[in-house]
Amino acid sequence: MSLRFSQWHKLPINLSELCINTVLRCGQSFRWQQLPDTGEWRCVLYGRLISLKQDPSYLYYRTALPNSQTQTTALPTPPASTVISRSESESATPDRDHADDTDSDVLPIIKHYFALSVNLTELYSQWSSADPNFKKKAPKFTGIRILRQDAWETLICFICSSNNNIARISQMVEKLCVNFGKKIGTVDGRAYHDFPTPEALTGDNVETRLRELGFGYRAKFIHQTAVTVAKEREPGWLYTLENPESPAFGVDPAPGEEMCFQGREGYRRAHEKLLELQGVGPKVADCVCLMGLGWSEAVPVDTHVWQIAQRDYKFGKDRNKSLTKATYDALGNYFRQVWGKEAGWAHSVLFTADLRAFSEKHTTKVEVELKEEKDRSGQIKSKVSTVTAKRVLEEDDKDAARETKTVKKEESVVQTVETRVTRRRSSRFQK
DNA sequence: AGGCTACCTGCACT
DNA sequence: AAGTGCAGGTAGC
Repeated sequence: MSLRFSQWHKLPINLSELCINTVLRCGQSFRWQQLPDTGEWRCVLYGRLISLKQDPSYLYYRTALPNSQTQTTALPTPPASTVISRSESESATPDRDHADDTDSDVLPIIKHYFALSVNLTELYSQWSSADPNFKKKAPKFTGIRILRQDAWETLICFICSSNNNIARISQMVEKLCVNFGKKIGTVDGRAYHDFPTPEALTGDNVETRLRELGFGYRAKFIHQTAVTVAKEREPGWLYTLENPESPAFGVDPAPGEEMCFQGREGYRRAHEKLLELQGVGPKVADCVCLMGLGWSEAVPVDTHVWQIAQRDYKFGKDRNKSLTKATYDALGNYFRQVWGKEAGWAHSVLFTADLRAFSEKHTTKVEVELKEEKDRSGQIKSKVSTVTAKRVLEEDDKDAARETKTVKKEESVVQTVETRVTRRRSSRFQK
């Protein structure tokens, strides 16, 4: 089905409250694609193709609708299994007899997905007053919030993430959608698919197909987890693990429990239950708790966070020099004591600040030196420029020697005197 | 309990 | 230009 976009709508929001250019590529979701020229982001959420862009004052959004007036779209269906947690009479799906309705009902999806009811600026100031390191690092990384994603999608995406890099995770998730997800429609000849249901990944040949698609040993985990969720658990089981205060899209929030430094009871139960799934260890379970189940206190500890803990929080200096299960738990408890109920949100800010693609210390300052060679008549015979790249070190290391390296010679044209390029860009960020 | 190793693949870097 | 190490871990000893 051919789709066309509605006109842009806008929502007033400050970049300190939300920065989509950071949030959509810091490794929370692996599905958003940025268009090369316009900087526009696109993704299918709950069966709806959504397009976003942002300036300092507004978040702009639009959705794709059927091209033909006579065609009617299917209702946006929340994950089938969430329906069980509410009665049919209180379905949150709005009436969609008119095109205007199909257009406007995207706003609730966006507000839910970005958890816009949470005041991020307030949280940043709380974390800053409680933690000097956060106060130091955070100002360069504002507007980073935790996305409220679908639990099933989050689970599978983070099973893919193990021992893997963001670029390849994104490739794999795209393959999942294209090969096993429902096709939503095409825009400008490009097809868009939704994320596959658990049932779609339970087939006997799924593991083989996934291996052929390059999933490696994760193929087995994905298939096995799909079988477990779809056939060996009650319908909607995954969604019973959600934080009632932050439920799936379309479900009304309910009061929750009190927080303690080990995390709320519901969080600990969810974490424990997720560990029963194949390919889910403590880190993946925490990612699902945080981003897919609404447990804001979950702190996923990966290699980055472990390094941050050692470097900035004096962890691992004494006994626990390796990341054992005991150390893992101790770290989560420690960060929850420092940052409080939204520890996972705070962790995400520091994690992003440490990601190669965002980190200052891995960017390179390019300096261009131009030499002209002229012949006897004064005509320019050739231009030779030397481009030197200086790795910009962190502010702490300003006095340290700068690493200088010649990267390119004999440029015919000099375009900029100072350009910032990212070292070792992953393919995802190119173009 | 802590400490190994194997596991798939692609790509940046040497 | 071929070779190596690593990327937001997990399972199984």
